[in-house]
Amino acid sequence: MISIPTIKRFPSYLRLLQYYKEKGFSWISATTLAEDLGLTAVQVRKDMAGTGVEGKPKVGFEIAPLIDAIMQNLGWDQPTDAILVGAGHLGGALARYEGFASYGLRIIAVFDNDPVKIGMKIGTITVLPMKELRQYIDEHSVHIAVMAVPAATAQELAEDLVSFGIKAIWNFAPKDLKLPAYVIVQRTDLATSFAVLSAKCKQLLSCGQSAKNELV
Amino acid sequence: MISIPTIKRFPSYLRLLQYYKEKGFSWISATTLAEDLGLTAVQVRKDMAGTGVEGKPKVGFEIAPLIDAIMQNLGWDQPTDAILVGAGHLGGALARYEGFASYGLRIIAVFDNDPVKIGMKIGTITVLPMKELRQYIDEHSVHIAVMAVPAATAQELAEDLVSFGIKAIWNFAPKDLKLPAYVIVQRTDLATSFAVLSAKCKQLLSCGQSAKNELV
DNA sequence: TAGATTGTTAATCGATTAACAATC
DNA sequence: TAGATTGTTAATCGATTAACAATC
Repeated sequence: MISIPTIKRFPSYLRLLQYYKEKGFSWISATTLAEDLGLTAVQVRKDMAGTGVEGKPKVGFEIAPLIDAIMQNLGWDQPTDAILVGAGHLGGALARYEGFASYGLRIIAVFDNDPVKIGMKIGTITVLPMKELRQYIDEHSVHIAVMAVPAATAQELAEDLVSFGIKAIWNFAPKDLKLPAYVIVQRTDLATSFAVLSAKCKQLLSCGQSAKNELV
Repeated sequence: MISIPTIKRFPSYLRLLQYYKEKGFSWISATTLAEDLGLTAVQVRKDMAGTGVEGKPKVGFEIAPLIDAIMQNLGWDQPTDAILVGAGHLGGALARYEGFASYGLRIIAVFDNDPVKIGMKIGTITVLPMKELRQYIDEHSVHIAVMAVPAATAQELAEDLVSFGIKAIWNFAPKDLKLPAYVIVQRTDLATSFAVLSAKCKQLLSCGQSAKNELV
């Protein structure tokens, strides 16, 4: 069982490994990875241990199997379908974001309740009305929903999604959802992220302390 | 000195306190806050202790002073100016995001190097060419930059920003920046966030384990 | 071989949680 | 007063780091 802090570092490893692979390298040491990411070599080795891939003393880790192992551990080796609710500015940006493909995430439909937006095309996807949510989720057996709606409507929407069969929610709304324990919720909360930045800025100002940035 | 985990919970407290305030309440107990956010009451009290606000046994905490104290601890009580670099879909969404106002964050300028975008209006802000970055930062004494650019250009841009006097970077590009320790860097990395969701989904599938969602 | 690097066990560090006295 | 709630000290838990043997 891999710890959450390790999971959070996986994408950074992945990007770096892909970069080195493209550069033509096929082996890399924990020391190098650590140096590039501002981590310690021990931590990198501990994280790598989680993937099941073994390194070779004096050489390091073979890049290709490491990439595969991390992808597999994250479940990114096979595509997962998700729906997106909310076709505002943020929702639109997420719907168009091509990077998701490399995480195995495919947004297969976008929903909104604004009549102006319904029927509009976002990239290749047509915006559907919210009243079709239940049927769509059912017919396409989607398990993951991305929420990019205003805070005020987030809780109610989340409850609806769960009742329609959604098992995991990626929530971009600035609202903490209260849902049954069996539902997986992951937040991407701009306020939380900015709070950390703000706090570090305040510290810097007050006590002249250096930043201590981490992959948080 | 308030810990980072506590800082990360502050925005959630803030939203909840504001909600209760609007509902007409002026006091609230740690028990209630904990219940609403899926935390323990002890943890809430510990976090509240960090703000300096004292509660009253049997009653709880007075909401208004608590809001003020948290805002102040985050430095959100006075407006901070920032520039945004990258006027793509995500950059556009961030530039238009009204929620920033409640964190004291004001995006005062947007930069891009795409000739098509330069001169365009995003909300009330006109997109400026990157070559004006240095002068703008200097003249407006901006210390914070928000980066919403492709991964490939992120490192170089970050180094430029630092050389132009930027002290803190909020990085939305899927790239880990390597910068001097005195620069504050905060990431909002979609890949990291989705990795946690993915890992939890995998766990659920494999061992039928319940979600264990936290305010991460 | 010598030395760089891995992998693991033990020590440290920090945050959460438990226990309980203090208080209105 | 009785009881709910606060605040603090100590215990627990988990992740990071240090130390060191194993290995190519």
